[in-house]
Amino acid sequence: MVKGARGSQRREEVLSRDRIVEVSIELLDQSGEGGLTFRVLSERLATGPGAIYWHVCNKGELLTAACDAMVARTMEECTVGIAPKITIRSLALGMFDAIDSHPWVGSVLASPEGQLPMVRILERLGQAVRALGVSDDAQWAVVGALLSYILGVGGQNAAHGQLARKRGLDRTEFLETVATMWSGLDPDEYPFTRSVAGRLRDHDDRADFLAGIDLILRGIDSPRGLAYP
Amino acid sequence: MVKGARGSQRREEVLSRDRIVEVSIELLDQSGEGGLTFRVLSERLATGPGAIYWHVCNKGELLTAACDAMVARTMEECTVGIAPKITIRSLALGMFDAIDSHPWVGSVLASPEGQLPMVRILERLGQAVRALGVSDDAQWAVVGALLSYILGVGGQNAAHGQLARKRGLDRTEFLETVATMWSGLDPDEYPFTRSVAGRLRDHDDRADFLAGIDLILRGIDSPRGLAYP
DNA sequence: ACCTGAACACCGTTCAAGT
DNA sequence: ACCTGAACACCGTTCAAGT
Repeated sequence: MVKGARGSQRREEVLSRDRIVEVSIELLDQSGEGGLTFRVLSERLATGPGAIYWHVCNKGELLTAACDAMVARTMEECTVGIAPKITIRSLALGMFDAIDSHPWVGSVLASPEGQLPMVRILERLGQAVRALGVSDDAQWAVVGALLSYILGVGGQNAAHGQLARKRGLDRTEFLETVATMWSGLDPDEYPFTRSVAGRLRDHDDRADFLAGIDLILRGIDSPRGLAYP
Repeated sequence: MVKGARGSQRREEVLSRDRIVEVSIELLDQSGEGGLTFRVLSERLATGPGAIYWHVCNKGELLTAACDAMVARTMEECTVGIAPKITIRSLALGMFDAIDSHPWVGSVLASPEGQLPMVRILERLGQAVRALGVSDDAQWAVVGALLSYILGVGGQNAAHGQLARKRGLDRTEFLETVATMWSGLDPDEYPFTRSVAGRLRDHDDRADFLAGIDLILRGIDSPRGLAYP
């Protein structure tokens, strides 16, 4: 009897919701959204599919919980600096990177299931914007703009990354491919896309993203509607 | 023999890729992303699943084609007005409404498969921004900001709509529900979210969206870095 | 060239039965 | 209370066979 040996056959830990979510995240990270399956999940947990349903209602709840855990972790890691602007930049970049390395987080956040984890981001962002001295009336608009910008650009960037990975290319190789494809489009129908193909080749997603955040932040500073009514 | 009668049993039209995409769009609109199935699709087309695979490689291609058709239609409908700004607003609002009434378009655009239909939007937006007289250097950044904003807010809005529908509520009822949930959050942990709960109740997604677009457009006008270096 | 439809490997979910 | 694992209804995809 080798019971107690570090075998993966017999579960030593008792099954718990947290443990299930933890392994779910591992699976999602390893093999994407298609990689999370009740069958391989229960295999890794050395149990049957039914056991998971004792702790979790359905797959949607599992995805939401995984996303929520990921977001909570990211929010924590983005230490609340002294200057609110630094906090905002850190939060934005933190989410950008989180979505980049865990693309499934982006999809869940964009889906109806993602509304709960979203509140975490809303809150942290909101506190920082408020600390910035933005008027009560403008806070909602500013936070909304930041949130949609972060999720929009983050998601788009992650989509690029996934496509690149699927074709076995790294970032620069992939941008190169897309750029040449754009250059090959019909000059009459796609003049603009052709003209920016070169710019695509040597741009930096992360830097562009931060530039956008700074643009929004700079917009907060300016005496709105005074200089340009 | 009732052959030729308007029965749905025997197909009269010959099967074609366009016809398949057309029916796919109907299914997606009727019952969401889960509603598109090779089984019900082949049923509606009065054929077998294998027949569809003659015209289409896989489900991903089907989704891309459906999304592309939808985007192309939207781009056409947003008539190119005389003033570029009017065109931009019309394009933005057109995509917002398209994603709102066809949420699956948003998901496909946000996924790796959506990169092809995306070029259509990029091009139209780009031509308008160029017509606005934006310098070559700034065009890429401006179009990128507009694109991510449109997709970000549009997707978020569609997610809200889907959640509302799933709970059998209309827009105002749903916002009411979310607002009261936000009000019930822990005052210590969620001060900001609680404080904006009221604002959520009586806000207008479409108006807020347009306001954001106008903000970006106004930003183009201002002599950048001159008044506020 | 185009279509048919049975078959395959898989999926989320359920549930009687065990401890 | 918590777990087991067979069973159910479904899914995307394939493919020999027909016309």
